[in-house]
Amino acid sequence: MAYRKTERVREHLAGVREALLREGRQLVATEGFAGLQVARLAERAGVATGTIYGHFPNKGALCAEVFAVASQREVDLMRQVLEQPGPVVERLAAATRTWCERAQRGRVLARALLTEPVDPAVEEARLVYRAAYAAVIADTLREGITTGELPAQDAEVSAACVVGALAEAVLGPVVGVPDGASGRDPTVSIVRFCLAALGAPP
Amino acid sequence: MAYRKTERVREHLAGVREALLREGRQLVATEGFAGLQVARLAERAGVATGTIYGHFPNKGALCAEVFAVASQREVDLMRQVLEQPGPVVERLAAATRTWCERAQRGRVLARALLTEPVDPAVEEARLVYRAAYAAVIADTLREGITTGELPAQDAEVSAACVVGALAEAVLGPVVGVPDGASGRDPTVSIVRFCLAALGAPP
DNA sequence: CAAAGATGTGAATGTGGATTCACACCTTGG
DNA sequence: CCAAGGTGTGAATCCACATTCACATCTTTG
Repeated sequence: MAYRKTERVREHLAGVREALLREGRQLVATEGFAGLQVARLAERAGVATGTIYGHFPNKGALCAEVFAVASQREVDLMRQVLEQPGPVVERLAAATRTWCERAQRGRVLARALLTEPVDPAVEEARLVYRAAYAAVIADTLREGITTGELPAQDAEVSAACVVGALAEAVLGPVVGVPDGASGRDPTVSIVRFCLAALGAPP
Repeated sequence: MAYRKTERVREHLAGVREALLREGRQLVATEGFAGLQVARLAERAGVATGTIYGHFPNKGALCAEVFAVASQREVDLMRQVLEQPGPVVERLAAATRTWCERAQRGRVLARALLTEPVDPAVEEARLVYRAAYAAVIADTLREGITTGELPAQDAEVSAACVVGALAEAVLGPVVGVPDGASGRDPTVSIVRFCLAALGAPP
């Protein structure tokens, strides 16, 4: 046994893997998953196509991991906002507002994470992360219901509805970006919609 | 000029076209768009693959048309429910309830129309039909706002949110089919969510 | 019926990527 | 330095389909 991976090698490997994920995310953020092609990613990361297959068993797994990294970041952010101290209703308002703003800023990424057609492996991961979003919101709803800040309701269903409403409102065909000219900022309407739906006093 | 399409021929052609769309919809309803392959559809409809290209310029167009037929049916149904006489709030409740029930019954079709990854041509059509859904709902909202049955709000945004909430709640990862065991029917919660969101009195 | 034109056929071809793999090049421990 | 194993390379291969096309067949009109 003349060879055994040493720390240095392990680090180098980890570095390449990280570069792949980083460049992958970058690619997805600018062009969506459609832009995440093996050959292209390899070039961007400065390796040969074959190398990628030393780090991921196939493209689906690669995509799923790129997706997971990006999504986890969003879920964490939302949880962070929701765990701030203060009244439940205000926290929910802040969370929905944050979501709208992030989605509007990083439109392509948001679309990629939420609605862009993707390979089945990613679709599976997408369900997981949508559920994670909903779970984080549901936790806060339950808290509000317990303290009486919100009326009794099925927290899971309400949370899912909120996720859906946000996704459709911000990314769907109906509502565009805030329209400076008309002064109408959909964010305000969206936040109001969600709070009313949850039974927050107006 | 020894030949000119006669009525009988035109009818036959139309029949084949119709069969293709019908079988296409059937395929999509049972397996989603993934199941809609040219060779398979040809077999089902009893024609050769080449024949399909006499009716549609390419697969994208075929899919888009299958999609349009199926979607139009749903939009029409929703409009029909919303145009019934009666209080706006009740009509909205009926419409959301109908949607939930239809989606639960025809799960695969609903998923195909709303969220399944699809070819770009269909994606485009999808946006159009989502907008159509929203437009139908928005009309009713405006009516309710005018008559004072609903509080003032941005009808377009609210409608989009409702569409999103319905889609996510019924098809998303969180809420399953009605769970006979626990007796919890998500439909009721979903309808309540939407009505509350729109500001309908509880 | 014959000629002209449509339409139908399905095996062969094309296509856009992912995936492989024979080989070259490193890294390590002796 | 050597042998044993890792790791990197990228052109060649594979694949699942859509798409084409040379030919056969059917329809219509004179």
